Amino acid sequence: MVFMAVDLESLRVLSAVVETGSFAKAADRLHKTQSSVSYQISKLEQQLGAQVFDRSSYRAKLTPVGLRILEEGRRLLQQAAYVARLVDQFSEGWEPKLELVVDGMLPTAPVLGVLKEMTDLAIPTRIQFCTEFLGGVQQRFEQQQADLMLVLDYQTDPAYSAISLQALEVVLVVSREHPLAARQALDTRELHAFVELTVHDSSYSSAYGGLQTFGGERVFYLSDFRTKKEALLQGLGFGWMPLEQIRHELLNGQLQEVDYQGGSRFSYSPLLVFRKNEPLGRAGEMLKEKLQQVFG
Amino acid sequence: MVFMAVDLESLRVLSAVVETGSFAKAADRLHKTQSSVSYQISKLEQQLGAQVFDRSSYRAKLTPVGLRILEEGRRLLQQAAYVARLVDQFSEGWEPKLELVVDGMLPTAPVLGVLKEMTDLAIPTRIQFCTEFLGGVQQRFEQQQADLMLVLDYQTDPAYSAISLQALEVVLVVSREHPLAARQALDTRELHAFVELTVHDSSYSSAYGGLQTFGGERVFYLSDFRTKKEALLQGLGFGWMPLEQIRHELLNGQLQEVDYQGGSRFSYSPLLVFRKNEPLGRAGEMLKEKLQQVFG
DNA sequence: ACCTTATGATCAAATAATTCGATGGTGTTT
DNA sequence: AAACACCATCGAATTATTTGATCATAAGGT
Repeated sequence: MVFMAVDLESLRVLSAVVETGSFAKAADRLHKTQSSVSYQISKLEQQLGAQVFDRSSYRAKLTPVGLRILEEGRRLLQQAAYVARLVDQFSEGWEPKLELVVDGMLPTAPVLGVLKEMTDLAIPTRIQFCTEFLGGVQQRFEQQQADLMLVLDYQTDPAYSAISLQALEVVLVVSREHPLAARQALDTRELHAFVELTVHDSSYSSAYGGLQTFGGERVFYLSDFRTKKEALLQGLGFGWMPLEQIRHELLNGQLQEVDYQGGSRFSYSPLLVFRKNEPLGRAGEMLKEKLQQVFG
Repeated sequence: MVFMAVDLESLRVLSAVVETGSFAKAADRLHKTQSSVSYQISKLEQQLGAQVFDRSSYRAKLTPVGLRILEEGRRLLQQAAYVARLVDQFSEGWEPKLELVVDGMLPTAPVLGVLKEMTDLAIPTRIQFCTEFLGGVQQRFEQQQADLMLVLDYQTDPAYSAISLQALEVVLVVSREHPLAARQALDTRELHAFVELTVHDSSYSSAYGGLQTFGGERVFYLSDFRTKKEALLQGLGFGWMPLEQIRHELLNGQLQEVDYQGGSRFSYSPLLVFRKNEPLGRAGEMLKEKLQQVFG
């Protein structure tokens, strides 16, 4: 009467008994003897602490509890079969996991679209995806041994290969209500007087070139570009934004390009980076292809 | 090296090893010896046909495949624990299944509301629900050994108990565009000239009293009251409808009550019927209570 | 370096779990 | 009534699992 864990073998036997309709036929199908089937069933009943078959009449008949156990048991067996099947698929080139790190500056919609395509294919690979910013991307890539990163810039490493994708334009903007909107031919020193908005880069080494903070007195760190855009719209300060994400606001005038002498636009070619030594599995290759297609 | 089914014990061991961090500690926790743990792990690896741990370095480290197997294995173990737990709950009075058959003439929203309340409670009982019409309700109740039926009328059986609920009104209606809309003090013979709309009753014995077909020349059978209502609105014919389902259309005049001499309204008390001899389980009692509350 | 401790593999022996084969009782079919 | 199918049960045979001991290797501390 003690609580014992069920085991799959007895559930397998139960299922066979119900399918074939009798203990003896089940034994036959499972290449066992009838007494062995009897044994497994009574073991199951002991483990569960409940009758599974009603033996009062001639043929053993499933009890209501038994019926329910059968249903749940079959679910369990299916899951177990899935686990076993997984390994075969891994040996056929599908990798157990695939991790992708993407710079949040890139438009996420196409990435998500690609990921949806992949998951719709019911690939055995567990795909994980996260976004970081600037140096944070590479940091995460290295720290958690991700397989691919889609990044604007990275510290080159001979162990990595990179594929260059279509350029992404970045613009220095402010709200039209902001004092800077009216100013012209600004230099860096002038910008220092205002609040700069930037997305928090979780990497320690902020030693990245390119669109950098201007190093003014007040720099506000936001968590992502969506928040940053809102802050910009509210006129909190100025900052760089991917053109794609503010095209609409530039057109309707809510946001304005800052007339900065150092250049208010930059182009970045996103890079699709992966490790040279550890070749990607089938899912990784597929993802790489699809990303190139979408961003290429 | 043959394909073998996984078994839960080795997955349990795998999980313990990962949780404790070493074979020996896992052995300790599981009250086994370290060599036994070794055995189970290597058995698992054989069953799967893949390495689960990487033994090349000092401490055994999960391989990527192993990690994935662990994740899936834990899901499996949880499911198994659930199956074991089910039986305990059944022995505490929860029944394995509960089936309810409802007459489609009754408003389904309150029934569904009650069912949602019950499923939200995460009751172990599997609840099934279906709707039929008139005699079909009882037929299904008997045929598939349902536990409860909510019906307008039934052939009394000493083995059943019934609780009477709040009355439901049924009205004989037509579209305002229909010729019958203008006629007054109609008798049965006059009605025979028009198309009668009725919901198909799947029971063979149509020997039910009350709102019956009028036995005219053309009787159209619809599959349910929603369809019937649409047919009525289109002016296809006349027919009985539960007041609740056409209250709105009567008010705005789209549908009109037929001035029938035999009476254009009937009241039915829905009955909540269950078997006397087989007492309901906890879920059944709960459902009965809730239905009484909602329909009482 | 040296000693100590922890990790995990492996082996033969012991133990436990499962299967087999045979037997028997009971209900069905013909 | 005879033949058959269903299932329980028992001891023996067979497998699976655990144990306890021993070994090689790596980590940690002095």
